[in-house]
Amino acid sequence: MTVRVRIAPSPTGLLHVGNVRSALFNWLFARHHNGTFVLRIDDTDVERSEQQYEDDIKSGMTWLGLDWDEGVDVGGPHGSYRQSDRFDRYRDVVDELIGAGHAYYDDRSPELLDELRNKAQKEGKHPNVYIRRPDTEATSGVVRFSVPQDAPIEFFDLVRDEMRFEAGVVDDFVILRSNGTPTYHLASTVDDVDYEISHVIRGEDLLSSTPKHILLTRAMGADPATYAHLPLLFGPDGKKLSKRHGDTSLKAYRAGGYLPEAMFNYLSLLGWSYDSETTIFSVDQAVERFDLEGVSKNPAVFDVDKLQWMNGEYIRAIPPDDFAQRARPLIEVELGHPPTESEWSIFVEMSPLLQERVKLITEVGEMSRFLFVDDVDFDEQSWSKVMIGETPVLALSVAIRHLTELGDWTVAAIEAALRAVLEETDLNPRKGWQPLRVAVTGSQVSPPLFESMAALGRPGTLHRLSVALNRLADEPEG
RNA sequence: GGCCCCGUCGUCCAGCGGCCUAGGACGCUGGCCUUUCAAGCCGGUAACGCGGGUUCGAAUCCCGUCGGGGCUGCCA
Repeated sequence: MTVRVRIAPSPTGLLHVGNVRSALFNWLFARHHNGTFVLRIDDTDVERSEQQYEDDIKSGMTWLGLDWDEGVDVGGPHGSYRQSDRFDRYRDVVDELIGAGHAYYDDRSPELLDELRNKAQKEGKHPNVYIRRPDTEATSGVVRFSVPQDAPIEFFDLVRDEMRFEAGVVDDFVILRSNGTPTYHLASTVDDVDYEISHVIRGEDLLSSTPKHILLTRAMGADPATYAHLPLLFGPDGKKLSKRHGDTSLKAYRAGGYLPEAMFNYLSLLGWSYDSETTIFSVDQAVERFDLEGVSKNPAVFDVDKLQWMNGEYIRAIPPDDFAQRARPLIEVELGHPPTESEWSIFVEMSPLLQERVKLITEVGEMSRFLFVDDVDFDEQSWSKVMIGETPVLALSVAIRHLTELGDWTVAAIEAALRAVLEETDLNPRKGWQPLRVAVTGSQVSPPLFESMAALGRPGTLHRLSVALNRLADEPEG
């Protein structure tokens, strides 16, 4: 079996995770069967198509690792993979269809068509039963495909098995707009035929359009592809995933600190499973096992919590050096300039501790902020919760003394000194150390204290401890 | 309204007639570990929409019903 599949997003908006999931399944199917994965740009809607969105599509696909064998930029044996370059070809097909009696011009007014639809609806019939070839021949307007009314349309869907649409339920749909541009149905079908697409794998929202595509294909004298309709992605409210559910563009997740590996893994689990036990698996493993037989029929809710958990898993699995490198841009943003050698070595020292704690790579910036400022901004909630009573002053001053006298400034030495503070003050770790944590990192939630102090260095640490002590002294009440 | 699809824990997925007193994961939750937070480890919570069949036996097959969704455009 020669597998040729495609994804044909339209550049009318940012690449949507729903489309990405379809792209992913197509890609997995192609790779599993050693087939060809095609990226086509469906820009038949000239009004709304924009170059920036095409760029977003390509960079998103590349980021996720969905490389295409044929298509825009990489080319291929079928000429242009941008539909706006192929309007002449679509025109030719339209002319042939008209010539063969499969299509006709229709210049009826929108009002009249509305009337016909309403009439059908009132009679409880298919909404478009009356939208058929009129008796009087037109020579301008839109071109409609003339749907044969005598036979049901049947096809086998790889996900949904036998599909059957009764005769008469498909309207004479528009294939060429009055401005001469092709509609989606036409362009997509012509391309699938011309590019010899073997399997059309797409969202279930196109399931009821499939009869149109099959009819068109046959009218062109070609054999229809094998179809597979994927379950839709829902938002938490059980409706088709859309902007009102928050971020739906791949770009937003990319910018939000998600790793492509995690996104890939998570998306592949929406409607498919590796086996009954495994949740985390590699791209290669997915390719090896993927098959459309195993695709679920039910819609899937896009669960950001699970994605985030998975992202954390992937972050922790990165080799420590790689993690630091991947976090480097965030540090640069945090600093406002490329890190100096000493700033970088401070970060690299702390990096493994941060790696364990973040779920999103973007959290690294905020979490390491305290390492790079002269004076920390105290998180007021932490301050007011921890710096109460007499003990913080005691803990801070005793700690300052012990740390000042300390010989080596190492994690182990710092720990010993701080344990001595507890001994001397008779405070428990919570009482004795949390004030130090707030003083040094600005927050009661932070990376481990000894390591933070070690990375910060003695002068920085002592400075912060005294700043906090001074602030306590200035406060009328503890 | 019409056509089409779908219906297992809150969510994603396993289950394709007996292995199911329904399994894994996220979430939620109890505990352990512990310098906070994470991470990790151990435990718990929670589902076959409903009603009929078929069968010795149904989450698995059939019918109905209810529920959800998609489409119904000169958008894709």
